[in-house]
Amino acid sequence: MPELPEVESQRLYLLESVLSPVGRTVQSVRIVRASVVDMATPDSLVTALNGCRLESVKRHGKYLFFRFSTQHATSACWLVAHLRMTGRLYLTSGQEALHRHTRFALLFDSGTLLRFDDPRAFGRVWLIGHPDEVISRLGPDALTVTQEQFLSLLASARRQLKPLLLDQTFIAGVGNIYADELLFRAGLHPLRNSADLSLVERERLYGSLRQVMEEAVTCKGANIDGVFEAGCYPVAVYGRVGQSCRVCATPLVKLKVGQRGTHCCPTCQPVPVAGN
DNA sequence: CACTCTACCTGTGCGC
DNA sequence: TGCGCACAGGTAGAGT
Repeated sequence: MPELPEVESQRLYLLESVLSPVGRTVQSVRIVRASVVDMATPDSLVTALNGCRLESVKRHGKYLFFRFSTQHATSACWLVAHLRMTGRLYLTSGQEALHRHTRFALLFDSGTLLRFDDPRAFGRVWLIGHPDEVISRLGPDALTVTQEQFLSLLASARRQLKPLLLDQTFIAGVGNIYADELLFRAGLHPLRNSADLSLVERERLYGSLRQVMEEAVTCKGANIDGVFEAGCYPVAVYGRVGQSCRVCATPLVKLKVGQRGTHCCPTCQPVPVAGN
């Protein structure tokens, strides 16, 4: 499931591929499944993008923002994409057929086809006037948040750490895999309450967040069996229930926190006790 | 405000 | 072999 590192990896792929559509003009728009276009009138997306030039691709948290210039060149419109759990972007030659799970595609004048594939069809695309319309509802990006920002946000929260990290209005980009990974790195139990952390623990949480995000981006994402095979980030706890902790060899456990599968080491991440 | 639950989807992997 | 079913997870929205 794409989280910040995987989404960033997709963004760099779009920019750096020899088939990169940046600077190219949209020749045609294919909406294969109307429900992936999160707009009242999906066809209006076709009308809006046809003939527009792709200027850049930005990211905030797990959201991708494609800046398109209009024919008039006086204004721009932005295509937002969220990959949710199983969405993925591919660049191919326009000659190639669509994939079974292609939900949406843009054909550029260079012959490049940008495909939005998504087996589960949870992913969405839609048009906005400016990225701030989306970003204003999100917390700071997990890759670039400063310690000052993070500690300030943490000071006004009073919640279990796992759901807090997954809350995109708190911090943008952390999903279920990296939440478990960074809590393990920080040596903090997912059920600990943010309000009960010492200053040292708060700083350790921030350091772990930044470390895990940067390492995972460098690795182009995680390497989870059959889930996201593209990257090489070696997970320490996610999906390793029953296997031994790489630090202390204790068997890792899996629990449910806020309806979400949560993996941790019972030794490295002590269970919170009353008054702690 | 913190939390819980549900809906949205479909591929996977299990038990029988 | 094949069926049924629980499960996985990001987000929005409703309910406690």
